[in-house]
Amino acid sequence: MSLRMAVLGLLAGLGPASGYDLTQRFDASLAFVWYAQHSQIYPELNRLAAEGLIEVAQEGPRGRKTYAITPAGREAVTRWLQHAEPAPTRRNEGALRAFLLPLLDPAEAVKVLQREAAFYAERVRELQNLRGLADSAPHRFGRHALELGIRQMTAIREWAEWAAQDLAGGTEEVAEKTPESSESAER
Amino acid sequence: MSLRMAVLGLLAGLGPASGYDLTQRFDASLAFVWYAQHSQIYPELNRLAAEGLIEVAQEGPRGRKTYAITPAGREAVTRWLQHAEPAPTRRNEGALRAFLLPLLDPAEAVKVLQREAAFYAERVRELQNLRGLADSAPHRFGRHALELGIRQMTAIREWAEWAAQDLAGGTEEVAEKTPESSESAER
DNA sequence: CGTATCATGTAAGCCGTTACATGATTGT
DNA sequence: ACAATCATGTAACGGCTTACATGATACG
Repeated sequence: MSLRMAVLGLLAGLGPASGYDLTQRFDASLAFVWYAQHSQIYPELNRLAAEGLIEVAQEGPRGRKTYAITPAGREAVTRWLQHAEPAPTRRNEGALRAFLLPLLDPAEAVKVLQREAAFYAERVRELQNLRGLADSAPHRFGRHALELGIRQMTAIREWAEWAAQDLAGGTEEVAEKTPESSESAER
Repeated sequence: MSLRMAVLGLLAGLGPASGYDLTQRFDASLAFVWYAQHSQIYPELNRLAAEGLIEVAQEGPRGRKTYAITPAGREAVTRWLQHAEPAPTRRNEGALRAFLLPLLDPAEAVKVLQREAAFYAERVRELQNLRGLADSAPHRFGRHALELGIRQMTAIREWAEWAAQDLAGGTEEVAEKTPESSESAER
């Protein structure tokens, strides 16, 4: 369902496009939101056209077919936006690792969490950069999504920092085997 | 990969269990983290046993087989925890809707966002409740994951509120800012 | 004796990934 | 002429969902 909506949405928001163009739009605008390859996009375009939600607006060189959204397609996407009920993801690899983290020695877990925090700090920086340049058309289109991404990744970063401190604090109170572990748990 | 790690992790952290038990553990402990049905779990158990990462520890009535993790299995899961690199989800239906939201009239979009905010506020309340009762063994095991869930859902709730105001505020006001870090998951 | 729960599986079908495959046009 | 890029597909395979299927035991 979501792939179709992503395709319809890109056609509705940014205008007619070929499968090739859409592949690039997915990559440029939707990369962190709904990832898709051309091998998924082309068949989906054919299905959407067969169902009348999009139509071939132009044919160009090299067999290029430019698709445009139809009124039916536009209605499908707006209805979906209004009526789809929010559902938190039920599969989250990061959260799974968080859940299983107590299986590691605290010192090891802290290291993992620090790497995680650093990773997400970097991601947040990247997205904030994008926000700076956000006056180009495709970015303006995704302004709210960008903001959501920043907030979600910031939340993960903060969690990782909290959890690392939580674990480090826990180890200090317990008798320690190695003198280095207090060092690695600092911060 | 993650399904196996979830199974191995549950066996490592909460002790030996049958497929039936594991189905319930997934449901009770891992519901918001890594969802799985028995139809996925049983075949995975057979594969894991074939590879020597788990073994049948006991056979009971009704064909019940209790599995225990092996040293090889324990190593596999701890190695995964240490070496898996963090990767933000590349498919997020909520973020996709956020991205496409400008396709709606602002008034409609605001309604959607308010429903979203209410939904996540409720979810956060549920999880905070769990945190209150969190001294039972399975919950203690997932304490960090619970905290992560609360923070992530709070971030979404706050985003939805921000976006709703942003849209309601309309075209004249341009200045808005994102809090660098919100005191979302306070205890 | 019947119902709920325990307990384990299989099958069809969809969605997504990776790799394979082909050819046209543009630019150097 | 050659490479890069434009452009569209198909196929094999794996993971997940839903539904089908079966039978044993406990308990009231």
